[in-house]
Amino acid sequence: MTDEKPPAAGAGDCDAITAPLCGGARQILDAARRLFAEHSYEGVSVHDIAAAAGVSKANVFHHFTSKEALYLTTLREAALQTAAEVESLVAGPGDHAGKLRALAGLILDKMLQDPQQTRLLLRELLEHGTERGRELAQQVFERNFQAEVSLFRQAQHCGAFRGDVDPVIGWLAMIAANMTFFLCRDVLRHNPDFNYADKPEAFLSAVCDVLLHGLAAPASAAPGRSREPVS
Amino acid sequence: MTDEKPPAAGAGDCDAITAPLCGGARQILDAARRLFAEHSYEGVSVHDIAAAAGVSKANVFHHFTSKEALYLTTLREAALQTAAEVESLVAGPGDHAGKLRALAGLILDKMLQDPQQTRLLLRELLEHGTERGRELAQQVFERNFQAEVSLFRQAQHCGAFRGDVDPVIGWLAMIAANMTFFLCRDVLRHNPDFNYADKPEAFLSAVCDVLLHGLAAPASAAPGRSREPVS
DNA sequence: AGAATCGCCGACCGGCCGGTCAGTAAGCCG
DNA sequence: CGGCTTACTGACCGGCCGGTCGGCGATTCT
Repeated sequence: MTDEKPPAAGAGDCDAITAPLCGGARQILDAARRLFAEHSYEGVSVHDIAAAAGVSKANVFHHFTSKEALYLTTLREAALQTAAEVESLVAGPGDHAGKLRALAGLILDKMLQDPQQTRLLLRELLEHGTERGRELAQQVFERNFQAEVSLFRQAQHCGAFRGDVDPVIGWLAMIAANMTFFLCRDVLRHNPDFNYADKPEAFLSAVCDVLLHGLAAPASAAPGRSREPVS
Repeated sequence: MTDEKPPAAGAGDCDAITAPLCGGARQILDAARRLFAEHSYEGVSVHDIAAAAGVSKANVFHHFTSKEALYLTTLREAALQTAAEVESLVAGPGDHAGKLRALAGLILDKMLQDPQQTRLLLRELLEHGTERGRELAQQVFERNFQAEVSLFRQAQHCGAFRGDVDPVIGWLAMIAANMTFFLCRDVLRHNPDFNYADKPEAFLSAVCDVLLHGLAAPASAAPGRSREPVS
């Protein structure tokens, strides 16, 4: 079912992303994206969006058929991404341990580069109260999954990764650490033991080390007092 | 600032959890908890809660000073948990690898055992749009953190875990996998490659194996075609 | 020059929101 | 028995919600 306005002759219809948007519609979308990302669909009113965009509420409805149509447009824009960079990385040269580090870095960079986009899509995935936007976010998630997990499969196939571990588990552990860093960063910032809130690279380096080599001490390590971790 | 009703002589005041709640208040709280967990604070009206509890809206306000007070009461109840089980596990006997598996299992069991409680608290941590309830959830998070990370520190101290890895990283990788399983389970259920949606034990077993031993193939493994993973 | 179109908006709509008021019935106490 | 307290509710409140209507000025087209 479509909520989009049937396009009038010459009039911009902004629900579907087709023609370049006129200035007003762009402002509205940018404001909507910012507010929906921060406060969720229910936490934002059209009045809020209009005020943030510097236009009237009626103008919002001039460009978009409904609040929900506006929201779905912000999600469609957020979902306009490809897995091309991941695919290039996977297909490129390099050892698999290095590729894993690069992949984890790429994913977290993208998340931190556009937190609004990340938040919009993650919220749709994690909040299962409604179906709204869920399909869009799920398409992105699945597209990324295929590209990302192929690295784990390739590494296993080449013998670089263990053959007795499901590549999907490796993928999930990697993506879980990234998501948790992104989502919990502000909470963890208050934790004096968590020194990585402003050091995503250090965080990923440490996580990838654990994912590759595990926590268990090598069997050859002498029992007894361990060395203190490097800080 | 407190929104709670000053307690009238003999009258139940349900905002603060003190005296046992009368039947009506209990029904309201149970309905509130279910609806807030599923739809968030903004996505639920007092009308919805009253209807689900089988009482009038005015009765909700008879027992609770405001919608927000009701919400905070559901969060306080959700936050009434201790880290005693984790502390017992950490202090008990057993090798650390086994303890890690047991800890991860305990955490995921508790999440799956009361998904509403989990969702209420996680939402407060992950959605940073408001401060409401954030402090309550953060207290729970930090209390659990201290208990959980102590296992990683203990394992490292005993030489069972590597000395060159920050125990907080190990902890985060473990908790991240648990959170992601809990939050993304329904999304991942649609993924034919993810065989664990209904097998949390198998999932955790595989994740703990990776956390302990890593993904990298042992150096002694013959290069070339890897064995297929056991399905 | 006049008509048509476009981008925009103030005023307004009905409905829902959180919350209050004034009241009822039942139970308890002196 | 009368007064008080408690648990509860229908009706109602002002404000905000999503959304519409009728109109304006500028621009474009014939």
